Amino acid sequence: MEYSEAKERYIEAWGSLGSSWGVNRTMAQIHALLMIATEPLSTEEIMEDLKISRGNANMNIRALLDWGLAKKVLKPGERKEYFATDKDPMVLATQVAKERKKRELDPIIRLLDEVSAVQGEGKEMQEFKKVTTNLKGFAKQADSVINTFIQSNSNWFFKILGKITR
Amino acid sequence: MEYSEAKERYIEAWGSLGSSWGVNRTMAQIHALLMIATEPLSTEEIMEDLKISRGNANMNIRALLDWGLAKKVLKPGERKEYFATDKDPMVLATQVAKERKKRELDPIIRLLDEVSAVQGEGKEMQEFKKVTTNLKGFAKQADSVINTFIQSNSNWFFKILGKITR
DNA sequence: TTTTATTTTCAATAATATTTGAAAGTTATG
DNA sequence: CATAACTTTCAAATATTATTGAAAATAAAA
Repeated sequence: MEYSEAKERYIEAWGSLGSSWGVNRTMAQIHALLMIATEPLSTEEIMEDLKISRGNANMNIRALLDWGLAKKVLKPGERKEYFATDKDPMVLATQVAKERKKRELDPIIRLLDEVSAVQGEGKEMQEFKKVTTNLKGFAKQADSVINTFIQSNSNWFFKILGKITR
Repeated sequence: MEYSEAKERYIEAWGSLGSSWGVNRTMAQIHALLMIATEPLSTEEIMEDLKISRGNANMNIRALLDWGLAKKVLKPGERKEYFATDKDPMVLATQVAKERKKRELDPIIRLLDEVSAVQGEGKEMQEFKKVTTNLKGFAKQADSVINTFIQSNSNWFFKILGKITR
């Protein structure tokens, strides 16, 4: 396979993977590009490589910064901003876990807390209470697992998992 | 909080959670409804409760069956089909893990296998090879963890995690 | 076989999400 | 301060995805 083809396929795949991970397509593609870049990239370079507009590039770079998946790099004597990402997959995983927990798990736990406290009689309501309480318990278990994963050195965490799953 | 309000909020939240988990909104809402139902529901009941069209209901019920998140229940002497879901959150998690692995992780591992095999010299290509190879290794680790989770009794798996994260 | 209940399909429509590009905003430099 | 380099914003245009509803398909019952 040609390098150019491999690169294209990799970027495209990363993009569609992103969409099923709560990250928009272009955002994931920019991330993919930063992963394989040998040095920090400017907005221009990203625009050119992915053939996207300036506005689009800017928006999605901001989103990556916001997710903690890219960082600004200033080259001495240059005014332009450059961007880079951490290349360690474990750092990526930790960061995504952290953000998604904040955006998804935390809110759903809060909601389940509220709705499972609903008062009243009736078969339907009893069932509702039971199910939402179960879900809440499960969500909290997941939360504590994720917290450990985020806080601790994730490699350590994975090593233990590795032993279990061997 | 009123039961009706709690129910609405729960269904709405489950729906938007679904969209960030690779499951479409309506599909997740139908699942939410089945979770709290005291007995299997018919297409009509689902349509009415969620105020959606027959076509929409049908399509998304099929998708739930396809994901293994709902099953058909036939009532003796009745022609109509009813649907139910497993109410154990752990079963839900296992099933989602299984399907998402199949739809996302497996394909990306195959792709990384291909593209990381690209041949040639040059700094850029070396970096590309290095990064994609790392990602592949990470993806395979994740794969084996998920496999254990799917195959084993997930409660057992979670209990061990619980001990680690205590 | 014909009727009737039920499910499925799918083209048209509606709703959402993304992208563009040019104008406005910002900030370093002479 | 004025200019130039660069970044951000956002309304309009496009693209993508979800939904409707009526017609077609299926299959049990008469």
